[in-house]
Amino acid sequence: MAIVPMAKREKRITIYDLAKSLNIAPSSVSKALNNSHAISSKIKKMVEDKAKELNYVHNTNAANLRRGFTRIIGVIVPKINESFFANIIAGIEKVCVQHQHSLIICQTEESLEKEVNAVQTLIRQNVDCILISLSLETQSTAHLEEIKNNHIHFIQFDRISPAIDSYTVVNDNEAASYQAVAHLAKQGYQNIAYFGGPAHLNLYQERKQGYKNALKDFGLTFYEDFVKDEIISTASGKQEALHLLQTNVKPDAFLCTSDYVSLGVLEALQQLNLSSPKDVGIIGFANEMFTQLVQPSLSSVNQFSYEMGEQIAELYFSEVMKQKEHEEIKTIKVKTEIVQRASSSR
Amino acid sequence: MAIVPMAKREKRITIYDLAKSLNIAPSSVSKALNNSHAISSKIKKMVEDKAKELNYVHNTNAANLRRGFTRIIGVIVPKINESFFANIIAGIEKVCVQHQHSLIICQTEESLEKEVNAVQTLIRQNVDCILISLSLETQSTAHLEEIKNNHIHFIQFDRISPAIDSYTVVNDNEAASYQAVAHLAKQGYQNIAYFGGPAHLNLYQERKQGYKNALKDFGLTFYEDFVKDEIISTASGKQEALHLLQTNVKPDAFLCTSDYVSLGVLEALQQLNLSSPKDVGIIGFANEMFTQLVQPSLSSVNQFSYEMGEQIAELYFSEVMKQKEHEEIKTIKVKTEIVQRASSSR
DNA sequence: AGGCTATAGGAAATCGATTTCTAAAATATT
DNA sequence: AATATTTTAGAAATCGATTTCCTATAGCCT
Repeated sequence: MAIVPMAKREKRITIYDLAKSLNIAPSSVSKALNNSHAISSKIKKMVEDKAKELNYVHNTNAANLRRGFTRIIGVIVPKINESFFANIIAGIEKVCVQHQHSLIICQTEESLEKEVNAVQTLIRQNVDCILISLSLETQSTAHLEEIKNNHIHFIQFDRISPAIDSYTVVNDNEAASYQAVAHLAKQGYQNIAYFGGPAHLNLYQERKQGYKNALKDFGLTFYEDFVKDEIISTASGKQEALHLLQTNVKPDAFLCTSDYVSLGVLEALQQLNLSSPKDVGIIGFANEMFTQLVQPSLSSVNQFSYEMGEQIAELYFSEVMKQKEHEEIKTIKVKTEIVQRASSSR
Repeated sequence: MAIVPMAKREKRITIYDLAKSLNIAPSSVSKALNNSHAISSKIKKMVEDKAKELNYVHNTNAANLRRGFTRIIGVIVPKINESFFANIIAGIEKVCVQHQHSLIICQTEESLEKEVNAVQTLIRQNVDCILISLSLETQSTAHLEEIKNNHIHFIQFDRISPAIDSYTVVNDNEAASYQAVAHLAKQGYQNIAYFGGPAHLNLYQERKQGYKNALKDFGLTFYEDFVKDEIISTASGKQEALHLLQTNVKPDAFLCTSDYVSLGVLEALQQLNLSSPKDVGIIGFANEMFTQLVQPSLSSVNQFSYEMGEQIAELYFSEVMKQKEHEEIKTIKVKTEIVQRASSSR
């Protein structure tokens, strides 16, 4: 799409205008507005009054150029309107406002190409830091290296690539998954299936590992056929559940790495006239709003997404921004919590 | 909170570096990179190759300062993580990317103070346009006037103030509300209550008006007591429904201006051992995901939020940006649709 | 009083692009 | 072949702040 040129806006009052009308130097105006100790309070007052009078507005662009940083943070997520990410963004925003920073948001719609473009845009915008959760497609990391090459801080969260060294904020996915299976086991389920996402993502590897570990620890059989790696939608969850529930050795419980998948499993049960929790246990991930509203209500792993957003931003302000030399690069694990509801309680 | 100073980033390659290493003028480099017709394709190629070789990155900040506009659009919403707004933002983002624009997002958390600050920040950031949906608290519009004073375009959407002249994008709330009541009436409900939001917001005035008009047109009685203006949460919906359903003249249906309120009404019914749709009809607004998942499923007015986002952005690019002189200021009405589900079907 | 330090304010360079104006070179015209 | 025209490239100003360096004055000390 062509970029339409824009007309220049009408001129605003600048520090030069203030300087002239007060008969002082522009540099003094700048210092006064920045509350520099090298300016008397008399002049500060003069400048502030005049600034108000003439409706002066600070031009962040000019300041950014001169200073070399922007107090803008770029966020890249797969989908802005998935509640998990929307909550994270909301949490990030809250903390950023406290620190007088602004937020540029990009969504990749799970496309690597859009992710690469988003990174490019943010680098060009001179953001101070990029917070990113990778798209499902992303397997290469050249664009992430670019962030480093341009000396921009960055933090990966949730869907991260271990191939690149960076601060990260994630749930303890392995533990969460382990606990979910443990919970199912304690409720007496024996044949537990795992419906996960693409195995090239760390996130899903860990959840699968937690699942496997728990099976072993609780003496449950591991069926290769019960493990599926590309189930990330309601539709695919339903389809795969329908399939598995009509084989000889059937699962009696499902660990789904998304509540939407849980929903699909539930639909499958209804279609097969099975009931949850009696015949089949279900537990999902994310603790979406709807999990407590469906019949039966769906158990889920609460990932504390809003808090995760806050922690991501706080990590930036408390550590990353300060560029501590030789500081070791941190991984923050955000707590999770099994929310036990009807679908896994028998 | 104190603003911590930041270290300046390491220097990047600039057009001056490219110019020097090619033995041409910086201005020529700029023109080459901007594909100006005043530069030969030979030099363009040279410059592009060298730019790639040296990993040149365009500094948007410098360009913005010089050009006087930024290709950045500011969005202000009450809550980023309410699905209605999250969808709108996602729609806006999609269209903005097509037009090579970036998005700065601010949330007000329904606070006027935060809204005013957000506007200030965006003006200082030199955004080309501000897209805003007002907080519940907002009754004054001085900050919106500021946007105009600084010659920044702006578009109000959903929650707008008619007190200030601007482009607007809204649902046809009156019609939507009218149709919802009409639908309830056709299903045989006679005593329809209205649960709306603060009456100082246009949005809710219109929905109330549509409700009243429909009552009249369908020959239904208007009960002053059935009209409530401060019901915007599940809790308040439940509470008020409990109250009304235990009076002498009870409503047999509820028009709620939010699905969350519908949910509260549903809870009230369960508590009172009433059932929907048999005893009481319910219809809400926004067509939230969960409305199709609860039992009984909840009827709702689909507001096409994602499409609304797209239309807002498209309005900007097709009309507002071009600053057509004496163009009349437009209001776009986004279609709505009654989604009939169990809660209103008897 | 003389000299020294601290302080306040100003001059000028700077950030990195864009853009206007000018001039040289290439091409076209008669 | 001489002149007119068009192209192409460069010089320099500009956007609006910040920041460094410098100077003049006020305040301090013995």
